[in-house]
Amino acid sequence: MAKEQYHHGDLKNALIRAGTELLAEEGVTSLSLRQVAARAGVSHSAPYAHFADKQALIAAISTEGFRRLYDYMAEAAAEPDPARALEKAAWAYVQFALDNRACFQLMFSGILEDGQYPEFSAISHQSFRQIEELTRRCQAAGYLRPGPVDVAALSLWSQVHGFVCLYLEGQISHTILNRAPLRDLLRQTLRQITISTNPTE
Amino acid sequence: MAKEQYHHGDLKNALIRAGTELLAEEGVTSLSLRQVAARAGVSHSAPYAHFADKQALIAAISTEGFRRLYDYMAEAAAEPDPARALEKAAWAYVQFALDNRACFQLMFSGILEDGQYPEFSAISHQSFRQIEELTRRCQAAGYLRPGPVDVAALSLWSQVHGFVCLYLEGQISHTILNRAPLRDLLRQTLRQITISTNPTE
DNA sequence: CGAGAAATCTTGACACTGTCAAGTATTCGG
DNA sequence: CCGAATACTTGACAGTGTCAAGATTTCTCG
Repeated sequence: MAKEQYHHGDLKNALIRAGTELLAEEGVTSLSLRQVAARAGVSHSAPYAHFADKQALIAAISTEGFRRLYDYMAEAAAEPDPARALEKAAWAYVQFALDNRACFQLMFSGILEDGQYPEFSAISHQSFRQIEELTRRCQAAGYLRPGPVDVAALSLWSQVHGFVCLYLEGQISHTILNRAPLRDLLRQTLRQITISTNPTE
Repeated sequence: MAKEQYHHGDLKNALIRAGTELLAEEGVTSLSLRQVAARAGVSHSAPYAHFADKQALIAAISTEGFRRLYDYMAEAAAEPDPARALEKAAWAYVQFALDNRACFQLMFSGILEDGQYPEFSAISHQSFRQIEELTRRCQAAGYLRPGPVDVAALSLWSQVHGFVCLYLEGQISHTILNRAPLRDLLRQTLRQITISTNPTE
């Protein structure tokens, strides 16, 4: 049996998908359980067979979002050159946030409790290990300062995460944004933290 | 006339205050217009005499939050030594976020439209100029790399903002958090971006 | 195979929410 | 002092999350 085969078939995942769509279309404030249920073609309290409450659905949507974010970055980090991989991965992070604005906001909106959703914690830790691995490579190549890899990775992540948060918030002044495309701005921002080995381009 | 003197006296500010309190006590999801009104001692639609809708109240609360954040940082930036001032200001930013978790989340939750709330934009720009000024001082003292001050300031802000966002989100692993107090971790994170002039302590 | 158990889904209800329309009380301008 | 503007109340409406009770389908296992 691939999945269940009850009335609907695979309602749980259908709800996650419907929720993700609705999130992208309507924004984070308009995400209601009842609309999600309606879009999946079931009655308004059918979701309670699969999710304890609305938060549990949100956790599932966020978890799925983290998985997609992981894939974005994994593809970027496949680049052999560490310096380029770092820059690509950072840009992938930003791109994910732009392509999935509402979902990204939800993932980092601080709604989820600590260890309440194991799958969420798992993919979240996995993502951090991904950043650490990239950091290790960059340190080895002399592209990042030496030091504890977890702190360096956190520093890097903070930088990129803060950057995209501020951008989504509209907090980056137009003066700056009009001067260069966002990717260049990200590059310049990263350059504050990296060691210029070969200042190409 | 200091303020209005109608039935209530100064309902507008009372609502902002009540909202801020409720936010701190109940969290960002439980903030309802009706509860705010009740706490201020008026009926459930009295707020509509002063705010167009719930978002307008949220904008006012966020604006007030930004003002408090500005004060936090202004006090820290009064420190004469640029390096110390930077470190103090960064810590002040983190402290504000910890002391006003829900308010901080609200301020940066991406709910507010672009130029829809002029006062919010004003204090927001003022805050950025504050960071720029600090950045200028640090660049002059050789504590930050030279370059366009707005980009350097953005980089700095991104770093600290991302750091505290990830912390509030519970995204910083316990392995790291258990090793040292948060302030030290912030310092180490900042050290990735600064130039160690005198590696005291 | 088939009956009881479990899972899935529907219907209906409840309290709560944001918002608006209509009405009432208070204060202000001339 | 009176009309008008402002501040506030009451009542209503649609929409929300959640739960209880019932109906329907699938699973379990004797």
